[in-house]
Amino acid sequence: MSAALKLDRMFVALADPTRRGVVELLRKKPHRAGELAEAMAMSPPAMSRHLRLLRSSGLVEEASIAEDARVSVYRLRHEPFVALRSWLDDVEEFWGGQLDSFKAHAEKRVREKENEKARRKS
Amino acid sequence: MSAALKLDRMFVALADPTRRGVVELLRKKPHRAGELAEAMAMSPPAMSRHLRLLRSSGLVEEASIAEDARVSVYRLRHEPFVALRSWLDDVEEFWGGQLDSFKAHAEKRVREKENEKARRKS
DNA sequence: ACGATAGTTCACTATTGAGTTAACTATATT
DNA sequence: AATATAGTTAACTCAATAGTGAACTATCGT
Repeated sequence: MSAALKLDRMFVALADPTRRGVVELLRKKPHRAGELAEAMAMSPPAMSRHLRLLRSSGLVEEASIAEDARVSVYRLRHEPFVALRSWLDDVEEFWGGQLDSFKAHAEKRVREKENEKARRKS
Repeated sequence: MSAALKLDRMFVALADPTRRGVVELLRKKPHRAGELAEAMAMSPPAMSRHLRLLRSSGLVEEASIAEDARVSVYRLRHEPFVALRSWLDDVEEFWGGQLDSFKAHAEKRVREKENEKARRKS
């Protein structure tokens, strides 16, 4: 079960509040290492270690920027989140009664998002 | 944001392989503390501490068994998993293009489960 | 009442993990 | 060429966590 191993590293990565914060920042847009260090009120070395862990857990990836070879941006990878969702699906089968409760949930979310979008347009 | 706090404790709880194993056992059916200790090849005190953490993180709850007041069973609570799913939904909005990718995913899962059920019946 | 059983709390050890500053590498700028 | 900038690695400290065995509490069976 290499999936279990990956999930393990993922949960470890997400267990730290700093790294969770980084994920929430990257959720909005890619950021540079220095920006993340500053945003998290933390020395560059400390952030560097967090980023290494996030990279090795597969949650984020580094992408170089053409202009300046010294800097690169970090951004989220989506594959691990898909894996996490699958695991969640499995766990939630525990509540067998509501087999498709997650389907209902998804539909509700989609409706919410569509309403939001409509609201923004007006 | 007390939600963030709860999520934090949840991720910490799930970051440990032993506790993840416990969750996967409880996913099938409620278990007693002793059973869990044995299943995870671990001394009762160690398991007791894990269970305390799982309880305080809200992932599991203890339910007493009428017959014998010494024993109780642990079982999953579903509310924290709902919270985790919500967080996942938020993060995955990052891939804005596939706004309802999770809806598609959910529908696929439901189809899979229905196929499984049908297969078992035959 | 006595011993066995289920589980937790206590005291302790060892490892892991996060943070710091200082030193280093590599690229940019002037 | 000299200096500044972006980021990582190195060496270290401190706190938190997981594990152990021993002692304790509460309940059950005889």
